[in-house]
Amino acid sequence: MLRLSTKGQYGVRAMFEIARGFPDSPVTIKEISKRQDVSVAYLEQILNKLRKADLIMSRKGPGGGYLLSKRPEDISIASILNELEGPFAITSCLDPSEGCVRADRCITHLLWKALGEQIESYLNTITLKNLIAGDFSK
Amino acid sequence: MLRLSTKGQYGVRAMFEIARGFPDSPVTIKEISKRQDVSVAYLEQILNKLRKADLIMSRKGPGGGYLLSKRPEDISIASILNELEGPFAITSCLDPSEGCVRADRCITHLLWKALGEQIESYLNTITLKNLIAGDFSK
DNA sequence: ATAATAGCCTACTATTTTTGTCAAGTATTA
DNA sequence: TAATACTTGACAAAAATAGTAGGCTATTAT
Repeated sequence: MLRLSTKGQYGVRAMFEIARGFPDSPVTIKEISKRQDVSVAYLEQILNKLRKADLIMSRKGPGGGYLLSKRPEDISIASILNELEGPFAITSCLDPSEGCVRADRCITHLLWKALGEQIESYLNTITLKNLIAGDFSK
Repeated sequence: MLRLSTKGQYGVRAMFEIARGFPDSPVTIKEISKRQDVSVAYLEQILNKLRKADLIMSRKGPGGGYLLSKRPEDISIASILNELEGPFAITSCLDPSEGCVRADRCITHLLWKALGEQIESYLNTITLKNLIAGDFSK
């Protein structure tokens, strides 16, 4: 159905919350949970992936929380979704980890490839900063 | 994961086969099944939807099969997928049949809307004729 | 030190969606 | 009238999604 998973959606919304604390006020999961209405346990999974991808850093203990690893203008929506949704492969045969046996014979192969690239390049141009500013006309 | 379902994929490939018979040589499900390696029973479901959407016509009995309802250059990939995958709503809250209660508060709402429109407009520019010609550079 | 805070990690499960199959039709033509 | 071909609706296995639960580790303030 060409749908984004909730993980991808929540992930972007969580990053928006973390960006509020940029550059040096850690934002707790609890706070994100409250503001974005997503359970703490589920957010843990999501933020863990984003941390491993080095999009955010964490600080433990009292006063701790999450911080952006880079400036909001250097974090694209594509980079967030790439961690949470996997590569922009519109069909499974385009997933690098799977491979396609009939690419040469398949009339649609290049079409889906082009579509995936279209989507990725669009989301690459949009950063957290753009998102905050509501600036994504093109 | 932002994946196209097999229905959408098979549907486009089936339309490609039916286009081979344009303008007046009906193509049977059996033939499509053989050439595209998809079961007859599954194709029945798919072609049924496309017929109801008036993208193809059917002729029963011996010598029958499916025919395009319009010229290949007048059938876009978007129109095919729209029937098989539903509207280009990247999130469920953007699905016209569901609706969104937090659109105003939601920072990401417009982003997903813009992305959906981006995808749809791209696939609207690509027709069956383009697909056959392998012509979808932009 | 130690208690409280806050993130870390793994396993598990219910639900939904996807991906089909199957069976019993109806319509058309040679 | 027999063979061909599409039509329709119900059903089911498998995969993906959307979470929950519970115990663990690290840090800070007192």
